[in-house]
Amino acid sequence: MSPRDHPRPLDLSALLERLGREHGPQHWWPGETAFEVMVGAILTQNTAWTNVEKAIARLKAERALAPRTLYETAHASLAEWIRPSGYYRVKAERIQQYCGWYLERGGYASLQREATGELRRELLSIKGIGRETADAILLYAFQRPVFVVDAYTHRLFVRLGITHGDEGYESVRERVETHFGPHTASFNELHALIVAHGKALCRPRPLCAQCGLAGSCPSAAR
DNA sequence: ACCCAGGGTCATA
DNA sequence: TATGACCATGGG
Repeated sequence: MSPRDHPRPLDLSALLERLGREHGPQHWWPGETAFEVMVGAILTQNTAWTNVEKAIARLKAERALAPRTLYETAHASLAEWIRPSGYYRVKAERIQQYCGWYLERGGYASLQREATGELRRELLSIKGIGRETADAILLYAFQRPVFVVDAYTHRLFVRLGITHGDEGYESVRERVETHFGPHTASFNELHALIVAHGKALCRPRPLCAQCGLAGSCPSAAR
C-alpha cells in the first residue's frame, strides 16, 4: 500500500466531482425497496441491466417479489420468470438460497442491527453471493459504508492510473474506503457514476486520452 | 455471426 | 494462488 504502488496520487474526490459534472446525480440503486435491490444485485451478475429489468417486471407481475414468496415458489417456476436475465437456473437457486438466509436471520430490521463486518461475512457465506454482490447489497440495500468494485471500476481506475491491473478486489475497496472514510453517500454516488460512465463509453464518442472522460472535452459535446 | 454485459462456483494444477 | 469451464439471455 505504499504510495509508489500507484503512479498518480489518489484523488477520488476530484474524480467524484468530475463524473458528477459529466453525468449528473444518479440516485442509485434503481429499485423501489431494499429487497428489490437485493434481488436485482443477484440478477445483474454478469448481465446487462436491461435484461434484469425484464426479470424484475415479471416477478412483480407474478406478485412474487417478496422473500417468503420467492423462497416457497417452485424452482422451475422462478427460473422461468427470471429467464430474460440469463443464467436463470443458477440465479433461481441463488435467489432462493438468499431468501432462505434472509428469512432465517429474521428479515431486514433484524439484519440491520448487525455490524457491517459481520453482515458482510454472513453474506459471503451464502452460496452465489460473492464480493461484488455482497457489497452492492451492503451499500444499496443496507446503506452501509462499503465501496463496490466492479468491472467498470477496474477499467476506469487502471486507465486513470489509480490502480494496477493486477490489484485485487479487497485492496481497491479498502483504498477507496480509506480515502473517503465511512461515508455511504460518497460510495453510493461514486460507484453509480462509474457505471453510468462505463455505459457511456460504449457509445462511440471521442474521449480525452489523458483522463478517459468524455464530457470534459469540448469536442465530445453533441 | 460475433461480442459482451453492473459475477460466482467448482475442478484442476 | 491461479487459471479454465460452465452457467444463458438479449442487444449492439
